[in-house]
Amino acid sequence: MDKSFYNRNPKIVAKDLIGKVIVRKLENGNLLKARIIETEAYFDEKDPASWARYGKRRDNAEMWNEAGTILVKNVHKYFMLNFVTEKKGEASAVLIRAAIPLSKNFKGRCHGPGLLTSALKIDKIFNGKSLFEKNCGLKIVDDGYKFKEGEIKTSKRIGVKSDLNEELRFYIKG
DNA sequence: AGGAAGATCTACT
DNA sequence: GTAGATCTTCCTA
Repeated sequence: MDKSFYNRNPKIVAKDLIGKVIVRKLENGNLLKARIIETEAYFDEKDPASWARYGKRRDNAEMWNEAGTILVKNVHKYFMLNFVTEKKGEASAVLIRAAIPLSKNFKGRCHGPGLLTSALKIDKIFNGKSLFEKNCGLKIVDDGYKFKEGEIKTSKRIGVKSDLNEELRFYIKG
């Protein structure tokens, strides 16, 4: 998928990322693959649940970067994997919350944003890189798999104190 | 349900 | 330079 996929409203991107495959290439050449089954959309300063609400800081600055930028933010012990959406100068991103491991050699589950990055060996060094950089070790591909329309559910975002009056979480039932 | 985890920012000295 | 507040996931009751 090219930049135009990410250069849209994060709510649309979040929904369209469901079913896509994360491909993580390790330094030793091994591939770890996982199908995305849960995402959340985050907007700019006006979104009370978005990291952008603090204004630009060292750890969230990439939210204002161009579409397809990788944003890795750490929350205590864990890393959160996000993809920046919309054009440069507008803060928005999609948080990847869960995935189904597809590789046989996969160790660990991806049943939460912190666990997912741990299983895929994604850490802060990815922050600020672009999904379109060659050999960045991380990309998203569309393998043609489609969930049925009724399988994709929506809800309010998880772990959020003050949410917008909108359902910005997308996930696969069960 | 409650508790533990580390980086970052602010406000002080 | 340092002390304190803040932030959210994940694990174990």
